[in-house]
Amino acid sequence: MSTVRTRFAPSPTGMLHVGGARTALFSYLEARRHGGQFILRVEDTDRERSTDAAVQAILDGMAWLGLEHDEGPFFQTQRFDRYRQVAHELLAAGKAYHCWMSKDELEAMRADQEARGLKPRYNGYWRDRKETPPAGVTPVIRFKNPLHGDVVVDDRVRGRVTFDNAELDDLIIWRSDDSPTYNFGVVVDDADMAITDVIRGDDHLNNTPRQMNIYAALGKPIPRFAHLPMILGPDGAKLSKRHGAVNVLGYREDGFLPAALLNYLVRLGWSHGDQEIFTMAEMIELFSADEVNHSASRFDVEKLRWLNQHYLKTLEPALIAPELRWHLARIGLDPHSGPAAEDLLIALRERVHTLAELAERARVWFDPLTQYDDTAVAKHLTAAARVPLQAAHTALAGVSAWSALAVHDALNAAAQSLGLGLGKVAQPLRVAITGTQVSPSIDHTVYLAGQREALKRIDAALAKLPA
RNA sequence: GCUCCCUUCGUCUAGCGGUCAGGACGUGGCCCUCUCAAGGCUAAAACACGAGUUCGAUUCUCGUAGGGAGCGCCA
Repeated sequence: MSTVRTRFAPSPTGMLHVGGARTALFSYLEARRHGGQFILRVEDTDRERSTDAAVQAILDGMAWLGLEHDEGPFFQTQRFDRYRQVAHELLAAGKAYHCWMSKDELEAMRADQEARGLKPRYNGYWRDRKETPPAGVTPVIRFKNPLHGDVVVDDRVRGRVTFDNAELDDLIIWRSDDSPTYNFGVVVDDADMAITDVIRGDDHLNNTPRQMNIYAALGKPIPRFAHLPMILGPDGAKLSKRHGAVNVLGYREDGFLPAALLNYLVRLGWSHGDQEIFTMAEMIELFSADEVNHSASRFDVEKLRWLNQHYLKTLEPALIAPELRWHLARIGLDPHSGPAAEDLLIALRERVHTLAELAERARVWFDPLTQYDDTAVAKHLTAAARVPLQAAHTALAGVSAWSALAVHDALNAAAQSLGLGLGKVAQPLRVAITGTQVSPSIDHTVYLAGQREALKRIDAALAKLPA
């Protein structure tokens, strides 16, 4: 069997959204699983709506996710000569024809058809007509779709879907502005690039019979198709900005890890028994387009958040640290002036779901402590806190090699010698260090402050105590 | 309107004629505990509806209802 070749072919009219990302992921996995190639192609034939910024956004999104392509990116705008050549071959072979019907005429015809409850479509007026073309109209080129018979799509996810050629019309393959249309461009590209598996959103299922007819006219082998169900918003409506981030890079800004987003996406419409957690290696080994579900699924941020925390907790801190620094810098903290990103990760990863939250919670160890929570102070910075705080100060001042473990030992010893539970020492100390009642375990909370700053904050707290 | 597609807990899903309909997220409870979490245990929670096939349907067939997509000189 020839090698598997898949492609991801977004049109650069916006950002890389989660639906596109999943399509890309599935295509990527299918190629990797078979040791084949994954190709990136930018479908920018719509010169009106395509932008360079969108191209860059898609490239950046793919790079962030780590979905590396083996070939490309190819740009359709750079292949116009090829499309033109193929269109003219079709013309010469009598498999396509010029159509001089104006846009206005077309529109009037469609309006009339709709008024009569019919499916709006081209009536084939110029298909076999030999009359003199009207002056002042630049013709388009239409494909001669077969008039009769069925087209059967053997879809890898949908199964066997049959279309009646009588339902199809002669689609335009070449515009009057001298550019190719989508349905024509994809076929030429997929054929030229020897794509074996077309994996795309199911909004393309209805285009498939037309495309198959073009393959046939071209004498090219027809690839296998897999049409993926779409991803909806939490409310079941089409995913939009209203639902939060739709742009993949927006998830980065919200503090998600690529591993989490990828893992979440792979489980949308696909599963492997009861398994929820998949490494990239496992996805590649286990994924198959043949096992994809038929129905649309909703995007559930809560589950994504759970997965993200899972990866925060299990991935090597050193691996995540660079991404955390990116977030720290993003909220105005200098990643190199405060605690190490790795230490912050260890102390906070069980308490947050995203790196954005983590960075925000890390703020207390970067900025000077000026804000104290009133309730926390009232409850814990009482006269009774004097002795424990002083003991903590003494114990911490005596630590020679500053580490979370050393802090832990020092504090426990101090509490024990006072005959107090650790809570009696930890809570006042927690308020002293953070100004609040909530923080990571007391040893990490103190450790992250650094020895000098910790002692300084205890002194400040001691000064606030009632006499 | 026409064509095509879809339908299991709130959500993601397992199931492939006989199951107490399983797991996960979320939610409630309990345990653990220096706060908050994390973790462990536990509870509630689903086969859209109606026929048919069958000894037996969540599972197969057909309808109904409800959702979605397409019908562009957009992709």
